[in-house]
Amino acid sequence: MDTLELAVETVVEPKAALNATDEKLRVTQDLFIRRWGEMGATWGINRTMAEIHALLYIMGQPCCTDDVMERLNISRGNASMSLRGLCDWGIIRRLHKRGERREYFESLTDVWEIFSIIAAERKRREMDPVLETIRQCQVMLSEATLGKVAAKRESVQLTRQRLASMEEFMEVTNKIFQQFIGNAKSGLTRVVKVLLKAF
Amino acid sequence: MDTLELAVETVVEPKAALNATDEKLRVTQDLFIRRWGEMGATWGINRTMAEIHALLYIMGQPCCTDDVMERLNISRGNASMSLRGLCDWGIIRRLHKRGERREYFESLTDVWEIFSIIAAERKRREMDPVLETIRQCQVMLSEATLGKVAAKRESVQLTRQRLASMEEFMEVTNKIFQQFIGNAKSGLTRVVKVLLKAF
DNA sequence: GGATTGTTTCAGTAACTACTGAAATAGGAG
DNA sequence: CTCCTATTTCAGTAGTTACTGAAACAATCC
Repeated sequence: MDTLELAVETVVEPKAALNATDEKLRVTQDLFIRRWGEMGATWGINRTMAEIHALLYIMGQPCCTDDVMERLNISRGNASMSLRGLCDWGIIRRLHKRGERREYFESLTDVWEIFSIIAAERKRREMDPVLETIRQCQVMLSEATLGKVAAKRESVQLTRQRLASMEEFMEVTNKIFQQFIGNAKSGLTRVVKVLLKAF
Repeated sequence: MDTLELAVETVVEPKAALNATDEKLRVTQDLFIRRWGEMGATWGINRTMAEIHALLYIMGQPCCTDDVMERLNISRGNASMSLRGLCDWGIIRRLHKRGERREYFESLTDVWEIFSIIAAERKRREMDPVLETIRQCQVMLSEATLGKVAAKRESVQLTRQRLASMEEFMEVTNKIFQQFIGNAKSGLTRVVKVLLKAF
């Protein structure tokens, strides 16, 4: 089965020209997909998941499991698990076509929305626990816990100071993330405009 | 050899109280180190490297290879490679102590500087190539390449539009990164202040 | 020079992650 | 209900990455 069959059918042009164009379109998309996959891999999303997302995003058309399997040359199991994973993240959606038995998937279209979903999740999973831990560490080294004399020791002071710097940094970063997340779609361009105007 | 020996010697307090405090300090630092390592792992830096960096940062004191090995329970080889890796990143520095044979390592102290170094490197390694690819893809689907008729096809138009959205997003993100990187240390708080004031 | 101390490299291996393919499951159609 | 098709699960495995420990190397001292 040809993945591009559908696209081919909807077009009204001489056959020869069409196939050449399809070929070029496919090559271009594949290039994008591959690069996107590589990037994903270094950002903690695995290559295949990133590639599937890239595929759905760049096609702009709903695809079913078999489309994905064939286009990326992966097994059914892998496709199924990765698609579910992407749905869990919330950056692709399931889609039932009327009268069709099988399920289709499509990517969110708004890039800002996609990234703010990812950012929100990563903040929650990775930054929040660290901030939590830093605060806990500070309590563990507070005067209340150690007593006045011990809390004054140079090594303790040093560690507390480092913890404080890191906390400040993470709080600010968190706030930036929050802006990013909170303003997605609607007003995100505001963040950007403000930033770019200021410099 | 006790890693905290040095710290113990510089303090003027009753022995018993000291040891208890040392113990608590160590436990606290270990907690921070572990969490930091976990975070690093999900951000593409491996756990051990992140832990070593956390150790050097939180101690605030230069440590030698043996200190690191003992404190984190890792092999000499691993310590050596990871320390070199961190030096390559530029977020820790080698340090020769006068009259000492072995080398010591210390972390940069400015958190903003640390993160802007990391951000710069990741932008260069991971975002720039993607932007490059997107532009290349757009050329591959341009009128000049495909011809007027083919370039007008719906599927081609759709892909081009998706590429354009992604490019816009990445360009803006890149600029934000650039700000982050360019203003580190000196004027970074400016970025932050502007952002926070605007909302 | 040799002895001593510290550092790097690297082959081998352990630990982990991603993937496959087949079997189990789900659910609509007749 | 059975049949058929689509989907999920999962045990086994391939592929990858991280780590160790020992050997090679480098540098300093006597």
